[in-house]
Amino acid sequence: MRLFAQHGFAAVSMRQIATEVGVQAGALYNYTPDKQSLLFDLMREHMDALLEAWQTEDPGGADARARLEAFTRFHIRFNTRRADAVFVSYMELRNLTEENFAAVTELRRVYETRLEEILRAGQDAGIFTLAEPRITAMAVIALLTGVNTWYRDAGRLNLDEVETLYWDMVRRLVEG
Amino acid sequence: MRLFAQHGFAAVSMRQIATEVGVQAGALYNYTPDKQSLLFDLMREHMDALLEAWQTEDPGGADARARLEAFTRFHIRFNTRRADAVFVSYMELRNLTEENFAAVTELRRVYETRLEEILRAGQDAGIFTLAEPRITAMAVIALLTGVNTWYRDAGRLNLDEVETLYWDMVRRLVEG
DNA sequence: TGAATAACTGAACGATCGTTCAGATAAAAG
DNA sequence: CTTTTATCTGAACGATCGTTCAGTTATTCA
Repeated sequence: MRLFAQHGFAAVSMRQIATEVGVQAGALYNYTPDKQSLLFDLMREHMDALLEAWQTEDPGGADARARLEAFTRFHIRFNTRRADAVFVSYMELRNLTEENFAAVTELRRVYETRLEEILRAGQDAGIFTLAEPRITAMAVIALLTGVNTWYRDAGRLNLDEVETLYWDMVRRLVEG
Repeated sequence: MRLFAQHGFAAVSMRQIATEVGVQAGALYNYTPDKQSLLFDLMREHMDALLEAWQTEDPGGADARARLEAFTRFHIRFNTRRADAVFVSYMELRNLTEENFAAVTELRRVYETRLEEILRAGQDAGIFTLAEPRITAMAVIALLTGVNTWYRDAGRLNLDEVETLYWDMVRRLVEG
């Protein structure tokens, strides 16, 4: 995943990957039928981990506002810790076969829907005001994922401070 | 640019590019010293066009709120019309040499600063409330660029409607 | 310990890569 | 029309690509 993130899928050879894990290139084929499947498996595992982690953290019973804050903090924390996987899972979609692409895209859609449902719940409860919940969900995810472009562990702000800043932005965005 | 966006820089051969423009691969070297420079030129031209287009559209004298709305609408319109260039200019940064990377990154920084200055002006005028103008600027750009992941010309909403939806989100985000 | 299985090596396959360049062809200049 | 310049072709270069596989080495199991 790190090599794919650093150089791009097509630019990384099976020999480079093999060197990285201390074997010859041929040995990799005991673990993957081909390079494409290797990419797909990495991406699917990342998306599965994302959905499962959120399932665990989602305070389902709570009010929409608390759930949205939980989502905001979760998304930032999860994605900054897995920057390589996030980058690859977005950028290398084009290198997947049609059906593999569809599978990963579907998982992404499910994740967006998790957020959308929180937004709709908040709207029904009268605490959020949203013209287009689906679009707002995608906008919020884009906003939050953007942290990855600048956040560094050694930076001025720690992760908790960043989460708080972004939660403030998300809150304004949905409360109007 | 289209080929790089569709398949990735490393996955596109000089022969493919040559075929696309109706010559043999060797002829390309009358126009670029190598493949890397070709990528860099495409990216720099895109960033130059972005900065120049905003310079033209920025209603500099107006109040911060009007300028921010103009920025929001401009960014969405410009970037959706150049989706390939936007994608490549973000994703293929890793395939640039160190100095070419620095050059493109600097142009991106300048663009972010254009927005940051609007935000600071609004804060000084007492119409925006922002804890971290720089981070807000990057967050807004990420939010707006996210339109590219889902917007299609043939979709339910036309570009003007999308702009209006996003301007509403941006406005809430900065006005608190 | 010995047999069975799993894992890995090292070489090889045809294909394709970016790039170069001598020679052919087209366009511009005088 | 002739010369000069710009542009392009087509072949070639060494390098590297993903993948296969017979043979070797390591591990597991009885």
